[in-house]
Amino acid sequence: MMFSTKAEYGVRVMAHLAKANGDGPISLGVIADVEGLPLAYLEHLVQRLRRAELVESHRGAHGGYTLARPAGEITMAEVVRALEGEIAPIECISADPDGRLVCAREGHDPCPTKLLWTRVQGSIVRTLTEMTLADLARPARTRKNPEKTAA
Amino acid sequence: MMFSTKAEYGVRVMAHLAKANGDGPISLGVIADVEGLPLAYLEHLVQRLRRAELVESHRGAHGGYTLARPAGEITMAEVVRALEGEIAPIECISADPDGRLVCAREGHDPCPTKLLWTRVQGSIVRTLTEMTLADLARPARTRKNPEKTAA
DNA sequence: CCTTCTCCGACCACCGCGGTAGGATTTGGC
DNA sequence: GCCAAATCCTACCGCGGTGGTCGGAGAAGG
Repeated sequence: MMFSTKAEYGVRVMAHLAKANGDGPISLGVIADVEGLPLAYLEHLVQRLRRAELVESHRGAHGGYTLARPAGEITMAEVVRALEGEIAPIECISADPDGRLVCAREGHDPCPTKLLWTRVQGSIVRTLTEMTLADLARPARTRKNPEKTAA
Repeated sequence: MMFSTKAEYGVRVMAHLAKANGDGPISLGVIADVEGLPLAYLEHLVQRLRRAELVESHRGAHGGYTLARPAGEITMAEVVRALEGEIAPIECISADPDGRLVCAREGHDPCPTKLLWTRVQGSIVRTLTEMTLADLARPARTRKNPEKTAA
């Protein structure tokens, strides 16, 4: 397992919010109920999403959470990063501010395994960035509609 | 971090063996020494590689390990799988014997997040399968000796 | 027969994960 | 103004995996 339930649950919460976008704030209670997830635990996860400014909270009665931006403008890479931290396949591969990938074990000679892990990292980030919340929120609409599918 | 040091160290060991292919068996002791990794820990990892029939062991004095197959025929997906177990981004996504991806939480309605995780899994497995050990073993040896390696 | 090396199982400290608990605070509705 | 509903915050906890270590039992070479 590469991602913990933080990512799993958090993505579900985001998908839930995306589906109900425009219906006003949704409380974590109903999400926990519908999705069958522990409320107290979700509270922790959603804090990460809030600090990353992916959701907005509305306190008090009839409060809850809404997406901070349109679903189509929130990439899954942002969501996963907010929940799990920096996306890196292994410890020694990290990205500097410019996005260049560096290998902590490198130095004497070029790390032969760096190529592998940077490619893996790249492919994960790419697929995560190519998808937005809107892609998850499309209802189970029968795709017998032969219209364009974004490509 | 998505992969543990099992994958990191194990891949290094495999890369080391691939580079020295044909020089006879290499003991874990020298690998641990050269790579700066704990020998006793490597012993555990290499057992996984042996059980997966990726390396062959030669016991006794002057023994050690060799690749079980040519480096070009060992995909990194096999190596990582042997070390870390089945490659799945999250718990609820697993592959049945036919390679179809299934979501454990599915049932009532189609899991909206399944699409995400299956794509992530696919991209990881794809990049891991496209690379072989030979790709790690043949990096430019242009270290201090730029004129060597004529061919 | 002694050294070298693989093999195997037991053991261990630490830490993140998944989850719980309890309360403080803010807000809407009456 | 009060209560209920909700977020918010901090602390705690059991468990299992990670990342080792140790000690020894085999196997092969010189």
